Amino acid sequence: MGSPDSHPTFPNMDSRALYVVADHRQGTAAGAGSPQGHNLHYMQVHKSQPGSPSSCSLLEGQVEERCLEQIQSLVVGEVLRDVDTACKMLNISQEPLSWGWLQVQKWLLWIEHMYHLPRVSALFQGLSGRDLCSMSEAQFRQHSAQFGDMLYAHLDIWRSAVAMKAPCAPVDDKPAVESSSADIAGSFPNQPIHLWQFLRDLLLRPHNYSRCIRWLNKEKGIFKIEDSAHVARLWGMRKNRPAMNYDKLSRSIRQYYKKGIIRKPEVSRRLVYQFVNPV
DNA sequence: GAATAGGAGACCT
DNA sequence: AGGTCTCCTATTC
Repeated sequence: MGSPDSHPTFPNMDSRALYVVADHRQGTAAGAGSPQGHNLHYMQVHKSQPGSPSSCSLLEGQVEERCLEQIQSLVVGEVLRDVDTACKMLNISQEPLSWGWLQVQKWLLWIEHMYHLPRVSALFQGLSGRDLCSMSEAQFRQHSAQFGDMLYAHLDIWRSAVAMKAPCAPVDDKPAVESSSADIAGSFPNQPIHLWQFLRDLLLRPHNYSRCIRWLNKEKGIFKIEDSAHVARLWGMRKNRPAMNYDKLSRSIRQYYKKGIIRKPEVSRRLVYQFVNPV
């Protein structure tokens, strides 16, 4: 610790700029008015060049450098958490180079869902992860003039975060408080996941999913599905069932009534369910 | 009209 | 065999 060299860097990125993908998943009121309907934002944090005219004192430069490194660490942690979540939900590997065309399509569908994009996955059909990784930003734009640059940046950040994770010590040094099933699912990427686990994983990540499913009373395990179609689509993506809908998903939930895993709360309300054994 | 409830058969691991 | 998925009818909100 302490040595500036020990801080992570973005190997795949332009050394002068740290691109931060900041989505406004909470509080989208402002973004709702954007003509494209997406709310992905890029922010460039420029490091001042050594000896550049704008550089002030050495101390100021060091403080700025340290600030940037701290921001970078925070961003990497955040990106890694998002990568982890996406991989669990989609049942794909973290390494885009290993993706087949199906995994690429899943990833693109994911980005569509997360950022409310129109269908972009159809524009990248038949491409493997390796194809995607070898494409330039211009090539991304050839596939999608509107969102190519965003997708390129997204993949770049994803790969950079994953690349930095590999040689370093585990990022997640927190005790596993609320991630038992999520970690189990993530540790065995090809292991089938139960619907109740999937729902709980979504509920445990309110930052990402509170708009489609959220706790009404976490202690009692009562939750509400806010966007039934969205939750069903996510479940369908996870299980490779493109025809999944809320009708079928809810039927599967109802199978849990007999098994004592999920039930309707005492006061039954539409789209509200309760885990029999709360987290 | 959408959600709820549950039967029944198919499918997959 | 267990855990859905799919399709279905009937009922409730």
